[in-house]
Amino acid sequence: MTMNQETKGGLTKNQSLVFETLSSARAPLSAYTILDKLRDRGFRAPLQVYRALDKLMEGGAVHRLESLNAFVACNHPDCQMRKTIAFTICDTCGQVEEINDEVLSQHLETIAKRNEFQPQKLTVELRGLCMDCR
Amino acid sequence: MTMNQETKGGLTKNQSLVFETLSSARAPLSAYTILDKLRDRGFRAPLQVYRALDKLMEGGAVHRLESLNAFVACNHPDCQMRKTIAFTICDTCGQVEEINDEVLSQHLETIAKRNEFQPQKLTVELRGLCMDCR
DNA sequence: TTTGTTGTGTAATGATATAACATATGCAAA
DNA sequence: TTTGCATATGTTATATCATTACACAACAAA
Repeated sequence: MTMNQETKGGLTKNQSLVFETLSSARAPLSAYTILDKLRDRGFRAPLQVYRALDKLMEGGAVHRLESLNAFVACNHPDCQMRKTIAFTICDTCGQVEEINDEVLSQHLETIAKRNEFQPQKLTVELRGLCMDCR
Repeated sequence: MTMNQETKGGLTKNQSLVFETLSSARAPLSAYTILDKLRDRGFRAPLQVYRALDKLMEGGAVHRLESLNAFVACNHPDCQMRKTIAFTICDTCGQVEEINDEVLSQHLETIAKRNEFQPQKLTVELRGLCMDCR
């Protein structure tokens, strides 16, 4: 077993750093905010962040929030839970909750069929106020 | 009845130009694409476009597609139809369809309640292939 | 050891959006 | 009428988000 560029989590050094940064944040972070937080650790360019984010999103460890142009760590412990289809996003405190709702999922599928549309990616984001902030 | 800065549609000159540009496009346009198309008509800066878009979106005449960072004209004739809550977006041809689905709407409301979340804005976008392109 | 794949480093550029400030226009209150 | 307000506009500069292009390094498979 060689020590290669991957850590035990299956992540490379840069990927781990980006993931840890997102995991310890209490709100979504932009790629440039992540970059700034990782300058001490040797990050110098946006691309280092975007590349790590791409891989993390591929594996489902990180989600992109389209309406914020920002990123969050998946909040499911082992990230085997890939069913997140929706997010609630508090505009005051930034808190993000992942929604896994089979009925919603089915209904979106139904809507697609009805429109003869073949969906490849879903974006469902509810922006507003969380329990604590309203 | 004085001739003021508003046209009969209740839109100002810039707003009308931006709306007409979007209406005659067969796919969503970015703000900068709109700007380029309107240079002949005197537009010189992004802000002219963004300001018009803001007003048009306020009135429901234009929708923003978060997953594209682009804009479409509302496809409901008189724009009294404000119930659009979802979009299908073809990644090949750019065609956008607006979805008005009461069941979906209700269900999103239910999900919000269940999470004690007070939604202020919804983003539901299905990216994929339209009937003609698949 | 050669070759292919993946990850990384760096600089430059492209694409999207807003801040700040100045001027103009229509309208209403005094 | 004139003053004042709200809204629209014009312009420059800047902030923010994301990718292209190219070079090199680490590892794995042949």
